[in-house]
Order: sequence, then structure tokens, then C-alpha cells
Amino acid sequence: MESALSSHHDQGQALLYLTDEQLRQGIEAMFFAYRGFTADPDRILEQFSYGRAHHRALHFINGAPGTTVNNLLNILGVTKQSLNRVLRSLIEDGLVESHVGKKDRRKRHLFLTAEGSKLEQKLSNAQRLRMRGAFRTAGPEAVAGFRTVLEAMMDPKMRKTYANMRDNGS
Amino acid sequence: MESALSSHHDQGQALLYLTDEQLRQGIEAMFFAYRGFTADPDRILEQFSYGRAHHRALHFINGAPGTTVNNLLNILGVTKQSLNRVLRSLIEDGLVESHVGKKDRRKRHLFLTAEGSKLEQKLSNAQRLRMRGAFRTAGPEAVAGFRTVLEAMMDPKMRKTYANMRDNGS
DNA sequence: CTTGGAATGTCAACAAGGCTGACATAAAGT
DNA sequence: ACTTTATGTCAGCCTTGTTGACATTCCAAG
Repeated sequence: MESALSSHHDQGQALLYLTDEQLRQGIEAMFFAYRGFTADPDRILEQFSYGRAHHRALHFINGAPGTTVNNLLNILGVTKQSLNRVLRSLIEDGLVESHVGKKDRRKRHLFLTAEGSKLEQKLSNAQRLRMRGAFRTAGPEAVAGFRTVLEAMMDPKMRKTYANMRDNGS
Repeated sequence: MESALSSHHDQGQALLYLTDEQLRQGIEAMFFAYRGFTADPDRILEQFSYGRAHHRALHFINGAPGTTVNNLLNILGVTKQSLNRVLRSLIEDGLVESHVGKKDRRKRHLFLTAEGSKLEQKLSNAQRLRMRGAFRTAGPEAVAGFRTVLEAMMDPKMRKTYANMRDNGS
């Protein structure tokens, strides 16, 4: 990719980062990085006989206590039946509490118990540790670029969801 | 948590991008972006009754024709039994060819057939289209940052594998 | 007020793709 | 030649995705 230096066209210069080869590298980087991203929590989850699905549920219930099953469904992008199985085991194990809605009794509002919060912290800490390392190594400008590209890669609907979480959560 | 914000030290300012809140946003961005990243090829794969595992095999066989099962295993980070199931179906369907090694008859060297190459292209095009859009929207500097952070997030072993593919492939 | 439809959540059964264990074959070392 | 190591295949299990059938609750139209 040193051809950028030898290009005769200004446009070629400017758009070199969009070549198929660059995109292929981006695709593979995404694949390998995501594996790293999930590796640490996965190791912890294994000890509890849980999977990534449990982690995701804990994460988003922690971020929005009292959220409903339906709301969680939209965020996670799985079927309610699939989420239900995960929630059931978390409730049975006393990590999550489900309260029937007072206004609308069809809805179940979800909360982490003290124990659930403890596991969420443990998973979160492990995942943040790696991300902090990566962020520190890469530096603030790289992190800004990272966030910009990831946001542009989301489905538009999820981009909005993400923007809301970001703005409320900070 | 947000103590960086209220810190009285210069260091707090400089490291603002490393707060737990920033890291949480990075984690969620990674989650939502990865979903977008896989969404387009997933839709195509569905029509062929294949899954992400088939896509990954096709992708890396395409990138390194003649690679062995064992080599693919190391790249994909799954068990050989798991990969074998996927390869078997791809071979049965005539997308991949497996040739017994001439030097070492234990090894199987893997190649895409014309048909396999066609599907790989189709998947690859769909995935690149989204990534190109994201890259173009974000701009070259953001893309550089994106790559830097992702690389720092990989497991060290995979970082080396990735670096080799990157340097050979260009 | 009742009734029919929409929204929400649960239960059952199936499929994809991880996993481990057992095994066959080929190569390599003693 | 015999054991050990490397490589790949087959069988069976588990998680977590899926669809289908269903119960409960709410709400709006009659």
C-alpha cells in the first residue's frame, strides 16, 4: 500500500483507504478484535456455566434497571423466546429479578440483584481492562476514530438506540 | 467512576478517554457495530442455508488457497471437529475442494471451486459495501484510528497472525 | 360491558455451530 | 518395528439462535 506515495492522481491519494485490500484488512481486523473483545468475559462466564447471551442481558439490565423484556429484545436483536430462556436461568439463579408492571401488568420490569450486580461488575471489569489497554495504547485520537467508524458501521436503527444510551448514560 | 471528571490533576484531563463511561460506550459500540458488520453477509448466507462459520471458512480459504485444515483452525480459533462439519458441507456442495498433501499425506489442502469463489465474492462484496460506506463517512484519519484500536484489542497471538496476513496480502 | 384484536411474555421443539471424546491414518523418532 | 505425535473424521452433547402454539393483559369498538 505504499502506492499512495507514488500515485499520480489526487483522488487516488485521497481514496486509497477505500481500496478492496484496505477493506479486507478492516474486515479481518474486526473479526480478530471481536474475538479478543469477548475472550475475557467468556472465560469468567464459563466458570458459572453461562454464555455470552447471559452477559449481554446482565450488561443491558445493569445499564437500564427496570427495563422490560420487550425493550431488551429490541436492543439485543434476538427473539423473545431466545431471551426468555436466558432470563429464566438468571432469575432462577437469583441474579435477576422480574417485577410485574404496576401500570401494565403484561410487562415485566427487570433488575439485577446484589449477586447479579456482582457478576456484572466482574465481567465488566474484565472487558474494560482489555479495552482500557487498547485505548491507552492507541491514544485518544485513534479512539475517536474507532468510535466514529463503529458508529458508521451500525444499522441506522441501532445507531439511534446507541446514541440514546450514550447521551443518557453519560 | 467519573472521578476523572472531577480530578484536580492534569493527568485526569489527558486520560478522559479512559473513563469507565467512555469504555462502556466503546464496549457497546463494538457490540452494535459487529452486528451491522455481519448483517449483510448473514442475509445472503440464509438463502444458501449456510451460517457465519461457512462464511469465515470461505473467506480465509480464499485468502490463502491451499491452506490446510490445521492452519485454518489456528486462524478461526475453533476446534477441528467444529470446522470439519462446516468444511464437509462446503465440500459436499462443491464449493470447496480438499486435496491430500503430496509431501504429507495427512494434510488436506483446501481450495475454492469456481462456485465457491462466486459465493465468496458475493459475501465479500456485501460486507465491503458496508465497510466502504463506514470508512468513507468516517474519513481516512478515523479509519487509521479504528485499525489501531482494533489491533490493540486482539490477543497478541492473533495480532501476529493478522500482521502476517496484512503484510503478505498487500 | 363485552368482545375482539394487539401487545407481552412463556413453553415446546428444532437447527446451527460451538464443545469433548474416541478413533483412524500417516509421519517421525527411538 | 514400535511408540509417539500430527492430522483429520465420526458421534454425541450443550448453548443459543429460530418458529409455532399459547396464556395473559390491555384497549378500543360496538
